[in-house]
Amino acid sequence: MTAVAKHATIFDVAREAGVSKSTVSNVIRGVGGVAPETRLRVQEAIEQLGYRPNVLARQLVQQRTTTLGVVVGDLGNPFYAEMAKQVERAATGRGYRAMFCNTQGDEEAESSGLESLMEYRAAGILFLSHPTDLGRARSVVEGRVPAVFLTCTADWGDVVSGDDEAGAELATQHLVDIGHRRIAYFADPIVEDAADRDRQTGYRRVMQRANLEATVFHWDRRPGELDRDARDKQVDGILRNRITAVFSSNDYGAIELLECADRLGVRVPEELSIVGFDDVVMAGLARISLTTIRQPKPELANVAVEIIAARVQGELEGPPQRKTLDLELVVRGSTAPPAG
Amino acid sequence: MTAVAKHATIFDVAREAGVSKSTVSNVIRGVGGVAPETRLRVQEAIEQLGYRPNVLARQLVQQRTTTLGVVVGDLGNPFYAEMAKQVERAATGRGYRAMFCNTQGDEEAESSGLESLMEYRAAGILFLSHPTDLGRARSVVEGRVPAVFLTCTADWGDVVSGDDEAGAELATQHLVDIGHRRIAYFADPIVEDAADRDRQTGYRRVMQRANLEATVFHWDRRPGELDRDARDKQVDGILRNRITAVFSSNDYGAIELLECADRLGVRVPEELSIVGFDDVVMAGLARISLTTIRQPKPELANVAVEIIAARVQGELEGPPQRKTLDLELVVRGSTAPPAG
DNA sequence: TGGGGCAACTGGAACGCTCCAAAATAGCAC
DNA sequence: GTGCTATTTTGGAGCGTTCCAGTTGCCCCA
Repeated sequence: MTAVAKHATIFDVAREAGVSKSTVSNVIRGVGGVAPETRLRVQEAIEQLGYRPNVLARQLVQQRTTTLGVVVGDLGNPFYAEMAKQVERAATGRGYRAMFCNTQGDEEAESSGLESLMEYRAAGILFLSHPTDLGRARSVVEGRVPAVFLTCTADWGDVVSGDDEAGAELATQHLVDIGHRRIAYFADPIVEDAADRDRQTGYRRVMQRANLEATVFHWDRRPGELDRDARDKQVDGILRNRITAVFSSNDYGAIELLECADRLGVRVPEELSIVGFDDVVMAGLARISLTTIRQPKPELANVAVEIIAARVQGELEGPPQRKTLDLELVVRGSTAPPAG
Repeated sequence: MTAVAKHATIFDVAREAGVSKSTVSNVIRGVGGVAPETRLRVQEAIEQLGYRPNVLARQLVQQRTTTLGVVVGDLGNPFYAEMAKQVERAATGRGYRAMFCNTQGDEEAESSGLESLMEYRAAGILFLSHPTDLGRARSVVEGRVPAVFLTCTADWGDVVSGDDEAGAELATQHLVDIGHRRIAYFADPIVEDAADRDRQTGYRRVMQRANLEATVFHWDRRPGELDRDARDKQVDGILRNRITAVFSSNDYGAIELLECADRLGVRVPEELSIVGFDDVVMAGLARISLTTIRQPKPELANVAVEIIAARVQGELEGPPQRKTLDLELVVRGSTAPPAG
């Protein structure tokens, strides 16, 4: 016993308006060659019946969809939530519909989600987070539909991201400029991917240029899996190292750091300066006030969707493109000159 | 010049395996009556060709989809982002695919998004935020596919939400219990909907029971449209009213309040206690430490999807259901006994 | 009066699948 | 062999569109 939704078909409209299905089709597609009064009659019939063309049937015959598959690691993470929203906006603006697939970092979920998107004949796939199993993702997608990596990287498919290296230089240089000498880099607490590497490279370059020693730390494990004490101990050890400033690979980690510092009684920014990366909404709260590198989220999403649309349309061909957008330093209250 | 994705069809598989399309269909649908070695041959052909059944074609002939339309006001808002994630999870777990539609509170976007979802023949519509134009939404959806209102209300369609009244009582009672007498209620800064009303009712009931005077405030306008000074002035005026505690209709507003207090030099919780509603991730940050009412997000999403699935399957019929889940008080650092 | 030309309209094939009724094959007892 | 049943396989209709190749009807001009 299935509840059948009653949707009028093009034939219902045709009957109601006393024309053939083809004429109705011409009206809804807005093609010419329909007499004005006929058009009107058809439109009235459509209105009357509450007719909505069946996208499935249309896309089946047209052999193309306007569905954009979006693979995202964690829709609940503020940065990805904001990006997802922007991607949805950009897609809708271009006549596409975004279909999200939240993987939660799970390989199985990622793979089955991706396959499902392919079954829906998504016109393209947009990776919003680094795929957990890049090879598997590749084998499912590559050669079938265009893929764009937004805010992450891969050796196949187009890549759109902020200029991670330059951004990291901005962040590190800021710390150097206000007088810090012992500056550490904290790697991404969640995944280690190309963005992380590039940010680290930028950090190292500035440190080298300033003739300072680079120090890179990794969280022991994923934050959720690590208890507070263990994390605090780790950070405590780091601080004993006489570090006065930390550049975190992203805001998520920076806020973790902030919380550790609070618990350890280390005052920010008096005793420890912290710079993040991404500029999530939280970073702007007065109580957090995190100095960070702003990602131009709407622009990133726009460019990514633009590229994928161009690929779908066949307007863009050839080898993977790499589009890099400029980043901006946002100075807030988590950085200050060192005490000494 | 359109880039055509090459997808194998059921006929390609049939030819490759030397059987008819029907047999292939039987294999992919897992129905019985296929000889083991035939099944194997077909599976190999599927593997070899990288065949994925076309969901559009299947759903067209089956006259039902597994697409769940989800209308959400702001995917970037942490509360909705978390809810969206949970809805996606719940839907996927039940074999549905969530299709999100971010309206940003715009009537036009909401209406066209809804119509688009109907064109995709969504099996049901889930409203994650109160529709901006409820009447229009109703005319597009009602009678065609089931609708569920999650975390919001309507006089048609099923409703799933936390027990807003009881939650508000919990929050207000907490303030009364720790000694507050002059407790104000701050209405939702964004939209005034049923949830807001119920929370206000719960607040009023506790105040009355405790023989205290109820005071309800509204933000002048949407936060984004109001400059800080105006907001601060408003809050300042309120505090001059000798209010010692505020219960905000949601965390968003509570955090706004917190920031105002910070700017005005009002210490929280010493001079002003604040309670929120929702328990967004931010509320748990040590620096925010907001006492709030926790919404059981995964459970809410599960129940909502369960109901909509039951409606779709025809297992649930009749008048709109109303499902209310229990809420829980989470005491953090933003509340304390009043100074006096 | 007979076409020619043009705009308006129409029927049919196709898209890739499901599902059913019917056909083919296999198995088995006589 | 034959007949009968059970298992396996198959062709065809149909889902709601698009799009193309016609067909129709009308006006105008020779």
